[in-house]
Amino acid sequence: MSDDIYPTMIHASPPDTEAELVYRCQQIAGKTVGQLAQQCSVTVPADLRRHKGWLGNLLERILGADAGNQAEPDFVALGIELKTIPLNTRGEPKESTYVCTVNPRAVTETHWQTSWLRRKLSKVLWLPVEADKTISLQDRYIGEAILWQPSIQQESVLQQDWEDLMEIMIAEGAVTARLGRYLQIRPKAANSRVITRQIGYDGGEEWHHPCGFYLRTCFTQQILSGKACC
DNA sequence: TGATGATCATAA
DNA sequence: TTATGATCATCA
Repeated sequence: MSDDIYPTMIHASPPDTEAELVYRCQQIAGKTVGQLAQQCSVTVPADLRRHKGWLGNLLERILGADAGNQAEPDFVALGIELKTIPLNTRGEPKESTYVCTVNPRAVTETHWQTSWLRRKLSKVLWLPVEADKTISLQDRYIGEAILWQPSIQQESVLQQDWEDLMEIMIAEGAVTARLGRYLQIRPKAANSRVITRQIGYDGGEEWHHPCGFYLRTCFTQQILSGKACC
């Protein structure tokens, strides 16, 4: 129960406007993780192996996002989702980015326009962070934040991917991470043994591994660079 | 090396 | 238990 790793108190001033949010990001851009941690009186963990969500949670608090795990955007009032994005040595996204959990119950009834995924991605504040293993965590620099909304083109591709994936989910009950142009579905659970069972209305049973939507690196890369690449 | 599949921590 | 936050580890 040590609280020297995780900040104990909620941030004082949640942003009221996008401008204020962006301003806050500018304040932390160029700083190191160590500096930010000190600012919050927390200790930087030696590595992220056992603290994968630490940095994300820390930044949420610093920027005034509502902490916790509500199924709402980070900045509820603004409808903005905050995401850190790990950068490799070349300044490119290092890994695919988790978006949200796949809700198997909504597969058959939800449309793209009302999908949770689309809501999550309707407005995202991307916060690039150095994530090279050779850099110690506390020395990693925070990049310049990007307040992003999908372009018409981007959204249409996402919609296409989403619909394809949903179709396969329905048809086969499972998908592979290989599917999808920008979007992919991958396992998302404590471990591979975690399965949830649902009993349908007709009494039939369904098992499945919890999965989540991820954005491929080539997609996040084009967001960061501001142009299409692939 | 990069991408896929697996895994870790916390809060409600 | 399931949502959130992501990164790790392995295989091709």
